[in-house]
Amino acid sequence: MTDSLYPIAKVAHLLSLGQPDELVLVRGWVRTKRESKQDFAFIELNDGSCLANLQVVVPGELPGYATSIKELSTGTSVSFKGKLQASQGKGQRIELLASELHVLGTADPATYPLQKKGHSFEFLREKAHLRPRTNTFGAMARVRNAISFAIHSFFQERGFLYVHTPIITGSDCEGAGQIFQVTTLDLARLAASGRAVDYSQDFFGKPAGLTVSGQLEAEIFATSVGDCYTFGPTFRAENSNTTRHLAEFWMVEPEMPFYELADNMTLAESFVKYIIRQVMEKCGDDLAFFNERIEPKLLESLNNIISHNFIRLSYTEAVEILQKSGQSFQFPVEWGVDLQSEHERFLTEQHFAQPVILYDYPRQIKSFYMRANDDGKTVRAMDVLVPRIGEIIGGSQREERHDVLVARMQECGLKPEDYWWYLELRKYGTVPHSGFGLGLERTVQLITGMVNIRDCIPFPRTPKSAEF
RNA sequence: UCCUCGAUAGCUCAACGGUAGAGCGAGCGGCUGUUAACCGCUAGGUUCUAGGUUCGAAUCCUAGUCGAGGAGCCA
Repeated sequence: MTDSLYPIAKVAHLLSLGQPDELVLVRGWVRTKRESKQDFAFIELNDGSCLANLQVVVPGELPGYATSIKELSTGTSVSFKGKLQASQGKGQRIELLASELHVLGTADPATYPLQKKGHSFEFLREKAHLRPRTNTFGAMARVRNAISFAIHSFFQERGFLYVHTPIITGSDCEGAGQIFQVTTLDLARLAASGRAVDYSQDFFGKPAGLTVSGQLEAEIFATSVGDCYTFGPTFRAENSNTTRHLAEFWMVEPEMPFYELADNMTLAESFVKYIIRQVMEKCGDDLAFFNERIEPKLLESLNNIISHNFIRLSYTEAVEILQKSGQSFQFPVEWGVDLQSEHERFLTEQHFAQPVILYDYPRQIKSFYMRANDDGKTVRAMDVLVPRIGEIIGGSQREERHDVLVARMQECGLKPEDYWWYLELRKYGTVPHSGFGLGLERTVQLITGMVNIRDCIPFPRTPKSAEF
């Protein structure tokens, strides 16, 4: 059906730049059809290149009109040749007057699951193979793409190296949550035999699992080739059933030598703002859609984020604010306990109504690798909290002093010999360094206003759910 | 994992322990440069599963499965 007279065009291109009398070939899927029995029909054609549809006018005199128009129900794939013309109707600048149509694949309206009208997100999660054909999930896919691109360009513009850290990692070395085990052992036979598992017989000769973080490996490169970042899938086998946790998610983890905590916070703030600005620039229509249909204050809150400095607040100051707030919290606040969701929400949504960076947390509630402060009580950790989502970034300055790190590991019940290579980074040419992790899906949540993180990734993996 | 709520037509939901309905979607017809089009008619049900109570269960009880919201874990 290709034809040099009719150049192939994307709907996004035609809607923004198409001119009357241009001949084009467009291909996509029918969203809706409005029929005028004798005369002609309007087809709303979507090809995913943008949120909007191209209105195609199919005249009644087209050969085979009666049969082919009947097939053009919602979900049908079709290609049209025709001529652009200024639209007589309201709602679109330009439309296509079809001169030829080919139905590529029909979609039986009696069984096609997607209707013209909206569906609940719960229903659409069961149709993950078709939901990208809806406005919301098409928009989500484009925004997610723009965020991913912005992540790379932010770091590439600053000379960071993109480092690929392993997906499969050896043993229980990371301590950041439950790991998914990776094995080639025949579990059914093992269970039947009643024998103990002998990991020396396993593929790697020892227990292995899916990564929960690329941080430790990123530190290897930060302390050799300089500023770097990882960006890839991450796995947590926690039995988490919330709107902001996934068993498989994507995480960005920059790691920078010579950065102290304040530098880390500055980078994190620039990073979040950069991503939002990029998406606003590239996906304006999609964000307008989310603002209209999903979260009415979305654009207002995104503008608020990019136009103010993030509040920087020590954990100790935060505790004081919460204690003096007069709020009745379900969980009382006292120095030394981790802050609850309700506390974080109070700070970001009510007290400041802005993103907040909390830092210098009590050492007993944070990880072994975070650098100890001189007060003996706190470590140089920082969390970036945003309204509605909560923690979007968690990071720290890393402990670079060999003896302090060893002592801290022992205090946390970890065996230093398991981390021999991590410790050698401190033994040979150690430097102060810092880094953080940003959850991609939570960023999608923040920027789209989508309530549930399961709707911010194409194929969500959660407990009891991995159909697609 | 804990707490709470839910599961009925393709979808979203009603139905006091007593004949399972509506709106939307779909099919058919009408009307119309329409645009979440509109108007009329028609079809469509193992009420999540397994037990139990009862003359009688969508409805009450028990267990389970799945889903949602909140909490924890965190990105």
